[in-house]
Amino acid sequence: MKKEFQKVYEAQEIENKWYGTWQETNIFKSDSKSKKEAYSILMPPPNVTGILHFGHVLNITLQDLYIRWKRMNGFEVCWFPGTDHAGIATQTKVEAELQKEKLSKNDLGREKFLEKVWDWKNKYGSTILKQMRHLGVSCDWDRTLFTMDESASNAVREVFIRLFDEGLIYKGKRIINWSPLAQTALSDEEVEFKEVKEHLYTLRYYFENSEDYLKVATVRPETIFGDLAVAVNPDDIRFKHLVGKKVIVPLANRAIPIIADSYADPKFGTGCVKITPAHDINDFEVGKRHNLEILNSFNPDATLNELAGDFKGLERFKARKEILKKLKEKELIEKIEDYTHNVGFSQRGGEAVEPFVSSQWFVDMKSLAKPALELVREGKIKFHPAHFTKIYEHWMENIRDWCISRQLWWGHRIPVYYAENGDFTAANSEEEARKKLGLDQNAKLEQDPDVLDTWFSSWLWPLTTMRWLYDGKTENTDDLAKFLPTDLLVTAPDIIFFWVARMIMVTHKFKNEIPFKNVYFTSIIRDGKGQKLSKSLGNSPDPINIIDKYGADAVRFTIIFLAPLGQDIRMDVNVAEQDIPSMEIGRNFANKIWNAARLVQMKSDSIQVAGEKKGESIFDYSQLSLADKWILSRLHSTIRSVNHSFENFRVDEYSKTLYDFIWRDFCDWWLEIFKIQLAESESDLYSQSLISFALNLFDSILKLLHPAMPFITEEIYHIFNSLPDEKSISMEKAPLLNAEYINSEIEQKFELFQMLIDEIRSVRANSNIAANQKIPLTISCKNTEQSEFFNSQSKNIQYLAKSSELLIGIEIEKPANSLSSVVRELEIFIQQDAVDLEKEQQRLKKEIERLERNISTSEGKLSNESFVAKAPEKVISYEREKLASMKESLAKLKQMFSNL
RNA sequence: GGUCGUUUAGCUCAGCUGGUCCAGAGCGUUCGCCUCACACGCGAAAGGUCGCAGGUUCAAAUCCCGCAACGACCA
Repeated sequence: MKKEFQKVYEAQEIENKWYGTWQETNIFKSDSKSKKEAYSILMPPPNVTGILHFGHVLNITLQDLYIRWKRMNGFEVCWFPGTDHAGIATQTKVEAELQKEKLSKNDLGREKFLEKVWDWKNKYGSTILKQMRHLGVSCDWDRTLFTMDESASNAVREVFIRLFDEGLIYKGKRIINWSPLAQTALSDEEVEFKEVKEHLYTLRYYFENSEDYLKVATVRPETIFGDLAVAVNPDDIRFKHLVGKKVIVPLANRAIPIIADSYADPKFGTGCVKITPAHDINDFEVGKRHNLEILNSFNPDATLNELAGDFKGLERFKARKEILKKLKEKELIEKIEDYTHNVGFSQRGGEAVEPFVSSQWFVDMKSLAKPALELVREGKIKFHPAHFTKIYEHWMENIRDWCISRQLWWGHRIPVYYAENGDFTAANSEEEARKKLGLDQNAKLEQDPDVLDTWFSSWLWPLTTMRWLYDGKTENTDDLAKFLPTDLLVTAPDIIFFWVARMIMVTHKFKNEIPFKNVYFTSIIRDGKGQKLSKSLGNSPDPINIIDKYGADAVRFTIIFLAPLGQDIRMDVNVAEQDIPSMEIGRNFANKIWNAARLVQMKSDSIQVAGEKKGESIFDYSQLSLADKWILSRLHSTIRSVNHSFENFRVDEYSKTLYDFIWRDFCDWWLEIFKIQLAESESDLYSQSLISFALNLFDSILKLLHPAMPFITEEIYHIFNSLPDEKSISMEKAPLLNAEYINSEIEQKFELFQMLIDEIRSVRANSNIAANQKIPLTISCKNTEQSEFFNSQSKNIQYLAKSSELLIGIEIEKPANSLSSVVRELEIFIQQDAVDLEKEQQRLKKEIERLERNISTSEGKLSNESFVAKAPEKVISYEREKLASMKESLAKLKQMFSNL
């Protein structure tokens, strides 16, 4: 059955059909044994609890763009998809489900609870991957990896053991970032600092047995029960003499020493700062320097503990209120000031993080960071935009150890076993642990209850996706040999430390290889007010609704059209209507292409030559019209530009180049002339060849555009070529650049032709000549060459300028009753029954003034001796020609003006 | 506080190694068109002292210095 073009392109139906077909035919699978050169991309694994947001849309589109482009350029491409297990998020989600049945995870116990989590994962875990299919992603789904899969888990465990054995993983009692909500430790990277308006309270710390007191400023009065000292600056003469004396902690009634430490800033607050080693990172450091103990006055859920006396059990912020009430009662508050400072919040839970002293596992990062830093510095791995290199360097140079233990159940359990005597080691099994610890077969062991940070499995992504250590020991696989290093990583800049840096470290450490050659940091998508689109702000429509409304092609195209490298994207969004109006850019463009294809198809259907095969042009280059040569020149310039844009990660440039070429050059000009050439054709053979030429052009257009708009290009490609479903444009070769077709002389000639048409149209519109009214037209040229050229274009001029009679010659007198104009020394006369004199005067005058202005600037330049002496010859001669041409045009215009 | 980025038409942004740029596009606005591919369209037009101030240069939106505003990251 022959496929047909509808008047308006309906994306949804076509997109659903094609994605289904692509999956059935499994055309995106990749072969690690292929002889073709490899091109690979690791998909940043979305959170298994995640749903698609616009960050993903951009990210996934960019990757698919490169994957499809490289596939069409003859590479064996492999795009590795997957998801991560998102320890905190997933556990929280399942706990919330349990809560509905009034159950807690402790009611179930560890094993039963984990079964529930797996159930949840199996049911909902692939939601986001399914959503991505709406976008048309061409990854190899057969390779989908989940960070908790057995193969990945084996690698995670083995890496832990190796790092442990090497001493790069250690256990330490430290002050860490604690999430009271999830009740687990967090890494430094999981804490986001935000400015918060609070108060600075100056409290009275009385000296022992005295009426005198020290004024101590704090923003967290609820931590006083953990106070162990008051610090003053050793150089602060106000307090020097007090060092060593003791003061009483308000409400706690404990005596603590005054110590001298440069951490106390004399200019801040009162110059005296209370030291609470268990509840503040800086205080912890001060405490270490002064051999203070650690006095923890909080419970893990951030309520106060028994040290707080009457305040025991109160939540920290509630406790602050109550404590302040009591302090006020007892007149222990000196003053309260407004105070703005930065507070750390849990990236996941959003609650304020509590500094907490506990035993945790850490990775010693310094030795891992050093070579990883070099790889980027030396340019072995390139960041786009390049300025991320500095951010990376800064972090790497100031790297801190990575807290990898989490007090959760969902995740990779830490493979450390403790013997009854307190010895411990990391091992693959209890048996192995006993061996390593020198214990006998029956010795009792206990495994560490904690799990690893999710990123501890994500950092192995370049390796686990390629099945490294899938069984815990296999070092080399076909995938690693073929696809590592990968070519491109596309990721949001906010995970540069979490993920990008760590992948570089671990891949170098264990494979002595880079994980990827290029890293593309994507834009952040913001709403009209400049706020980041986010679920919590409620300012983001569901991308699926937007895709349904505009089509995936339109969304893909629009988003890369609007996404400059290294800058954020701003879009007006309407959440209530679930709309992003700027998506019309892509939708309208798709419709334009659709209709252009429809035109070509209609023309093709109307001319059937027996025995002629469509798609085969019988044209010689020499037989082509000016317009045909011009569009070929433009096409190949476009191919060159597209290649260049891809190489330089300028996807916005790629989309703009194609948009302009297709819409402006191809549709506005060439297709219009194509219609004229067909209408004026005297032989079916010529018409047939011309249609073949058009189909060939279209073929290139479709292939160039396919990476951005896979669905519509596939559909049109199939209609034009009457292909069976199992064929795909994505398996075809991208158009090759043939620079011989790029001809600046042809382009300049055509531009002059365009200027003439534009000028006539402008005069017509200005003089209120009805759009459909055909007018007698005279074009007066300055020489035979020009006149011959325009005569060769006379049919095109007649059609495009809507002219009835057309006279082209040299130095022709102005016909009576005509409008006149000059463009590039060409005189144009449009005959009219009634000429509005005043309007005509105004129009000519405006043009004369414009030219006079430009002539005087040009003359100014040329009369400047230094300009003539120092500027390059090319610039000077261009300026001279321009001036001469403008002067001639001006003379003609003046003549016209006086002839009115 | 430090580092980096941004500032061009009402809005969103191009403008790459300084000159072919009297500064461009899309949206919006105004005018005219349902012209037999497309009104998700066609044709035309209005709209900008390129953030401010200095400098380099024959020549600056473009290079350099300073300032301001906004934003990001780090502390």
